[in-house]
Amino acid sequence: MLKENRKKYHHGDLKAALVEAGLAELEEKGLEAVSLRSIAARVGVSHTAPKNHFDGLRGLLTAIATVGFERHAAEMRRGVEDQPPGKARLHAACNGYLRFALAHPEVFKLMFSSTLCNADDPDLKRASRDSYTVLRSVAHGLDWDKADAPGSPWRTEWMLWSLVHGYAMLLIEGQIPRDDDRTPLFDMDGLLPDFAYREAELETMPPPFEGRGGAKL
Amino acid sequence: MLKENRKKYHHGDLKAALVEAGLAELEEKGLEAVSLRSIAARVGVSHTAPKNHFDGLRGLLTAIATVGFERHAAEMRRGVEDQPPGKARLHAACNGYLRFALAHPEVFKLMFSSTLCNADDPDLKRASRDSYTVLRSVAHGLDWDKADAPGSPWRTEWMLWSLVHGYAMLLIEGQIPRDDDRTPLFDMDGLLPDFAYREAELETMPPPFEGRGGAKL
DNA sequence: GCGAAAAAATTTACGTTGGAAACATGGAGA
DNA sequence: TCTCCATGTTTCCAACGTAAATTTTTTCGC
Repeated sequence: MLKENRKKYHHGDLKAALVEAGLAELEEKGLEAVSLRSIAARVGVSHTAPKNHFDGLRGLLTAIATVGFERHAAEMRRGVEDQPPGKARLHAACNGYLRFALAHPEVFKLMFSSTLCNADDPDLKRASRDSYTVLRSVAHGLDWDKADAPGSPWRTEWMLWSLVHGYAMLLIEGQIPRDDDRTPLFDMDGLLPDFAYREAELETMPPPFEGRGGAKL
Repeated sequence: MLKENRKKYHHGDLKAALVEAGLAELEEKGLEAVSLRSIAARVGVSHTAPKNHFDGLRGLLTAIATVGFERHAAEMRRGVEDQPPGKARLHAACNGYLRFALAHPEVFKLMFSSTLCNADDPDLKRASRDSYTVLRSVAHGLDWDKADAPGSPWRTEWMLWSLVHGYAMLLIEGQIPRDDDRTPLFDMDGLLPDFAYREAELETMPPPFEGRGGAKL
């Protein structure tokens, strides 16, 4: 009787419920319109209840972004395992990246907003790093030109990431049209260059992760 | 005596003053912290004075973003004219894109936020289109692979734009580290692939502009 | 079981925000 | 000069995030 049916004073798992409600509010009303009060109201608690579980609105948004990154990573991994290493995996991962961004644009924008989220949050860092790991793995061994040239060792990863992320952002913000019947380019297949891989590295693992190419996490 | 020295009831050019104050506030306090009231206060007028010149905060932000795009375009053009057509111009334009984004991150984020700005505003559309034109011109004739493959005729432009824009965004949001002494990659020279151009198209102009590859403006 | 302590949620209050409405001011043209 | 109207101001309002004090429930030692 503690569990169900009756309106309880203690919610039971308000923390998770708030994150879930936040994700829903975000998708319905958009990133700029979402408020602590509306999220709390959706769960049916007072607007100060979240204070017990999160460090203000910023903390709640951070938790929402964390879940976002987890689903983002899952969407990328979906299909990657089925493909053989190389271009097929690259496309699968990139299409997953784009698919998530277009399906959940408001969550996606939140995830990459360092002003709205607390970028120092350990959970957020872990989740975002895990998401980046997927991209990293499909970029490993990629033989883009200048790959052996002097410069950052993470150059290839950053090129691929920038390309996919930029395309997602420009599509989301309406800078590149989505609704134009002449150019229905809803996946990366048409955009990605015809990458080749260095065969020797294709089956190996990327070097140990140091946080998106050098940042001390 | 109408001009200077005395505190006038009518400001004279409040519209431009508000935009300028908005740009300053934006850079000082950041995109999320800026408010209509603080901008008005900086100019020394009441918080409802902007109403006579802009359609609410959204309208003011749109005007600010418009100026942002103008300066963004100017920063890209700076140096492009001096360079011969081809890779040199490409790098000059991309470096200008990145330079502006890193120098004015808050303005840059505003410019590409379709929720904060009124994307239908004619001035904003003109300014952003003009900015894109610079990128378009240096992408014209670019011989990325698959350039002749079926697909969108704007594919090359979008690839380049996505690459530069994504890199700028990831740097701004701190996803790619800027302060790492091992990887001081503050311009595009290290990131851009070693593009080749189709010589025949190098000296020609891009085809007539239709709005970022198909969007009906 | 019982009572104290802790956890979880509420109520109330405060300062700030963007917007609407009514009012005041002063410049420009009749 | 007189009037009109663009331009700012004052006042008010609802919604927001946060803080403090309070109430309710659960937990835990005995």
